[in-house]
Amino acid sequence: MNVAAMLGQRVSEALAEAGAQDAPPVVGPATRPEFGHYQANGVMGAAKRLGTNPRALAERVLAELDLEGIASRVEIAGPGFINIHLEPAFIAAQLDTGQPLLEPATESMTIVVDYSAPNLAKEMHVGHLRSTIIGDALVRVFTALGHHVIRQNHVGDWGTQFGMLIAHLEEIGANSEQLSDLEMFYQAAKRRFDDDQAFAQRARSQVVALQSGEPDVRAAWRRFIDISLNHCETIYQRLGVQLTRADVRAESAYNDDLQDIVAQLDDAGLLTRSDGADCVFLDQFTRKDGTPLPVIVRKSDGGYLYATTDLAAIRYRCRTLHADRVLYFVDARQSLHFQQVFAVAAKAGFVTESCELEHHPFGSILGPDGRPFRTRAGGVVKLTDLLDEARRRAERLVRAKNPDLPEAQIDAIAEAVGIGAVKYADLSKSRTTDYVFDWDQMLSFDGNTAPYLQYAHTRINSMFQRGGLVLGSLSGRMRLAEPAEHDLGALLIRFQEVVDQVARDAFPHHLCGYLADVAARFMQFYESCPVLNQDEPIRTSRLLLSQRTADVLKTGLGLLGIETVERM
RNA sequence: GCGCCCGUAGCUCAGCUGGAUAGAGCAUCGGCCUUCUAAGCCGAGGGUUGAAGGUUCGAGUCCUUCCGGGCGUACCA
Repeated sequence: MNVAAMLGQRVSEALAEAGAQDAPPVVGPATRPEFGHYQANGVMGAAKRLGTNPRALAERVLAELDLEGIASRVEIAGPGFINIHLEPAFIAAQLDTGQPLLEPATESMTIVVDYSAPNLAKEMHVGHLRSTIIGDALVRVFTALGHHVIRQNHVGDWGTQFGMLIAHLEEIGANSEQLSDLEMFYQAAKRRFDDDQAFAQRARSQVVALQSGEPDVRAAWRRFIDISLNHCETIYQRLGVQLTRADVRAESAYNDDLQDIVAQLDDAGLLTRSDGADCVFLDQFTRKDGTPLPVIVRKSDGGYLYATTDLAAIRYRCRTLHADRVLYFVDARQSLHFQQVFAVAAKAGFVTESCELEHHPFGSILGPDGRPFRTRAGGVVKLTDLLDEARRRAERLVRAKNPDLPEAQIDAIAEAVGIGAVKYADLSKSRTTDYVFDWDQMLSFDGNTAPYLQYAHTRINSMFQRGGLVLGSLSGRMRLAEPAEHDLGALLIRFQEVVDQVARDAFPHHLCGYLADVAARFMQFYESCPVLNQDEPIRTSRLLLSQRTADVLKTGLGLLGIETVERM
C-alpha cells in the first residue's frame, strides 16, 4: 500500500470538511523522528490562501481527521504541521507476508520507453550507458506497476556513416574477422573518409545507392546492421538489460513515412522554404532579436534529418501504438531538439490528446579529470572493456574479502557485483547532472553503493541458512518491539510510495537512496537485535522482519536491474 | 549574443508540488569481533547552500541581477 497516498487522501478529505477544498495535503515522511512517521504540511498553504490562521485550520482538520487503527497519535506542531505517529500494529500489518510488496497502479497505461538507441555504425561505448541503464530501470518499474510497456530501441542505422563503412568494405573486401571489431573498422573507414577525397566521394555515392535500394549495397548494409545488433545484444545480456531484437525499431523503419510527414506539415500550413530547406518556424522558438529558430525537416538537397524521423516516430507511437506516455531517455544536449520536435508534433496533430511526451535528460559521464570519460589514449571507452574491468575489479575484491568462497561461484558473484556496481553508480546519481566515473567509489562496498546493498541481502540470506530456513518460506505477522525493529519496519512500508514516485518522475536515484536507507537501517537492527538465539515469539518475528527486508532489497534492486547473490 | 542545466562539508553526492535544527559516504580522529559475514556497527569534528537583493509566517528549493562552470544554438545524430 502507498501509505503516504492513503494518508494524503484522508488529510485531503479532512481539509475539505474544514473548509479548504482542493488543497494539496502535502503528506510526506517526517523530517525528524520526534515528528512521527509522516507529516502533513498542506494546512499552512491552505490557510494562507483562505486568509485564516493556520493553527486554527489545523485544529479543524484534526477534528475531521479519523485515523482510527492507523495512527496512535496525531498532533499539531509549529506553525501548523500535522504530525502523524503510526500505530505499531498498523505498520506490522503492512509488512504481513500476505501483503504484496507492490500493488499495481489504479489505471494501467500504455507506456513507450525510448532508450539505449546506439549508433549501429560503431560499437557501444560509455556514452550509451546511462540511457540504457536508466531506461531499463524505468521499464522494470512500469512493468511491476502493471502498465503495458513498449520498449523502443531507436537505433541509428541510417545515414552518411554507413556509406563510409560500405565503401571501406568494398575497398578492402573485409572478411568477417575484420568486421568483428566494428569500432576498429569504423575508425579505419573514418580515416579514409577524412584523408581521401575520392574515397569520401565514393562513400557519398554509396549512401545514395543505399537509399535507392541497390541490392548489393543493401546486402552490405544488412551485414553491418546484423553484426552490430549481435554486438549490442551481447552487451545487453551482460548488463541484464531487457532489450531484444523485437524491441528494435530503427531509424530506417520510418524511411517510408518521411515524405508523408513533410506533406502533412505542409497541409497544416507549417512549412516554410528557407535557403532551399523545408523548415517549421514556431513562435516560441525565436531568438531575442526576433530571428526565428527553424526546425529543418528536409535539407536543400532533399535529404531528411533526424528531426523528421523523430516526428515520424512520435506519430507512430501515439497513433499506432496508442501510447499514454512516451518517455525519452536521451542525453541532455538534445533538450532543445526535443522541445522543438514535441512542439511541432503537437501543432501538426501527430500527438493524440491523451499522449504525454516526456524527455528525461541526463548528464555526461566524466573522467577523474572532469573531462568527458575517455581511455588513457584519448579514445572512447567501449562498453565491453568497461564491463570486463568491472568484473576484474569485483573479482579481486571478492577474493580478498571472502577467501572461503567456492571457486565455482566466484565467476557469477564477480559478474553480479561488478556489473551491479557500474549500474548502481549511474542510477544512484541524480539523472540530470554530469557525474564522475570512479571505480573506487562504486566498488567501495560502503555507503550508497550496490555492494553494500547486496551485502545486506547476503547477510539475511546467510542468517536463514544458518537457522536451517529457506528465505521466503516464513509466513505470519511480526511484532515490532525494539526501536531498531520499529524504525526498520516504518521504513519498509514506504517501498510502494518510493516506487510510485519513480514511476511518476523517472528519477531512479530516489529508489537507490531509499534502498540504501533500508540496508543501513537493517544493519543497525542486525547489530542491536540478535535473531537466531532468541526465544519465540521474538525469534520468528525478527526473522519475518528480516525476510521482508530481503524481499524489499531484492525486489528493489531487481527494479533497478541489479542482481542479488546468496553469498559474497 | 541568446537559451537550457548546474554551483551544497576537503572529496563524491542527497535534499521529493517552499517547511521545523541542510543530510549520507569517502577521508580524519576515537570506540566495538568467545555471539547470525567487521564488506559491518557506534561516536566526534567538519557548512555564510557561488555572491547580493527580493517574495513570506518560513527559501538550498521560487523571482531579479551578478560571478563561475558545462552544454546547446539552420541543413550531423
